[in-house]
Amino acid sequence: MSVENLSKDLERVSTETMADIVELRLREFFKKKSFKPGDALPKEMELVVALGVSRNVVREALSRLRMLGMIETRKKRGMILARPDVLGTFERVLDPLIIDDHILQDLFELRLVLEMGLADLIFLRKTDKNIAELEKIALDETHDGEKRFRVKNEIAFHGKLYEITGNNTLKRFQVMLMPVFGYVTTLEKDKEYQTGKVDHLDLVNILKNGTKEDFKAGMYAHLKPHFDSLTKK
Amino acid sequence: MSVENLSKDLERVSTETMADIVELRLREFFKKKSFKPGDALPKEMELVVALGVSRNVVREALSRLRMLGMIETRKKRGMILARPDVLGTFERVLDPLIIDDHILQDLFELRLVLEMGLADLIFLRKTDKNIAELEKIALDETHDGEKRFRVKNEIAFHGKLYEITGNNTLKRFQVMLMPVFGYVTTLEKDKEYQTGKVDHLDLVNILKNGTKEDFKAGMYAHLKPHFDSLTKK
DNA sequence: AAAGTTATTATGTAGTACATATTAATAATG
DNA sequence: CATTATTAATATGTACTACATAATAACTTT
Repeated sequence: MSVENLSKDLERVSTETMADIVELRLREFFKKKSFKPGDALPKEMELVVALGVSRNVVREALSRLRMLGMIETRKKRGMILARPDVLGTFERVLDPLIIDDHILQDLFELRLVLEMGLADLIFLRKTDKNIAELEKIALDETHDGEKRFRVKNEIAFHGKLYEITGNNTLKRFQVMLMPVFGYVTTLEKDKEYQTGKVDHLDLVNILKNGTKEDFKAGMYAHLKPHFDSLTKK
Repeated sequence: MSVENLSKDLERVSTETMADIVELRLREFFKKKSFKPGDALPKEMELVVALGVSRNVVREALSRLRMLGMIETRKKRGMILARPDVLGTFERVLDPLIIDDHILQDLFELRLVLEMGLADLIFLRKTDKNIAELEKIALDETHDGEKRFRVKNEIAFHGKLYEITGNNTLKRFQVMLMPVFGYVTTLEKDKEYQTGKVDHLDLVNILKNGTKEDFKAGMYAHLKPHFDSLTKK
């Protein structure tokens, strides 16, 4: 019998620790009881008794949930369910150095997808004020050849585009993906840096006078060097 | 002196626990020492001594990092740095019931942005086989009026679109955002459900014969009811 | 030299003890 | 009587000890 077949019949021995289990149980418990943010949760010792584990284990699980922002604890007052910061947890693990290369590539593509998809929101929420600020950024750009300046320009300009969408979560997402983007582009530093046919000022002018479709085409042209680096897989 | 001014001058007393601090310190330590996945980390007791805190505190911090997949621990062998599952941590907190309404709205828009931005990747990586599978899904759709069938169709079809991009992270992202999407759409259930002018089969045909621009226009038309629900803010 | 046994080691779990902050209850004071 | 001080009670935060357990290393035995 081959190993593959064996592992289908023999379930893997659980390596879960008590803390893992308790963490899961607490999650299920909160959901089952349909606790809402602000609701008071049971005391530590009540959980200890109910779950039949040591306070140590319960505290490890609670510590995890606290890290995620799912619960808040105050001395004496006990614990309450809180609203987790969905992106905050993401930031914690988004270190290019410890993420798998395939995932990094995926995230790189994700960024491109986002930028291409922004157009509709941008056109919905752009204002003369917004565009003026964007134009200022484009005009202020240093045309020094040094890479770090180019990167700085890119961040400022594209960051502003995200801002115009009025979607703060999207904006934070972009900030988080920046290091990934920077990392991946440095990986291909041997290649000659090619800017797209359309630069930032061109995009501003399209925003002013052009149509949404013009903008989408312009953005693609601007990002074309990056799209060209993608493979069919 | 107003409270606002006061809080600018008087720094808020830190409510951080030792576990919070140790967690941060460990993060910095790993980065500073530029540990790579697979590298062995110091023993618990060594950390206890170095940090000058109880083993309890160290274990709470380690438990958090273990939850994120940043470290793995084996008895006797000690701990090693691991590759965290970037999306896994996201999933943990993405419960529509405990997320703030504004964030939900942001995520809803994020989903629209993603769908609109997929076109370039789809056209890069679509194959006859892919399109045939997509067409099958579109053809199999039950045209029952019931909402749950419509939702099922939507998930299957759009999920397949993500799949065609060949970007697994993107695909997982979509799966994670599904509940959010479902939740937000049910919020507007009082409205008459309007399907876009372009349906799934239309999109398939565009994929077969049309241009990328046709597809983008088609996708927008398909999602138009959702876009119409957006406000200028 | 190979196989079996024992010792060692690092993590996992349990339990006790006490510090500390915050609320609740009580007493003191005008 | 109302308000302030004081005290008590309580739940979390931290420290420490003890032992279980699994994986490895060291050591015997044949």
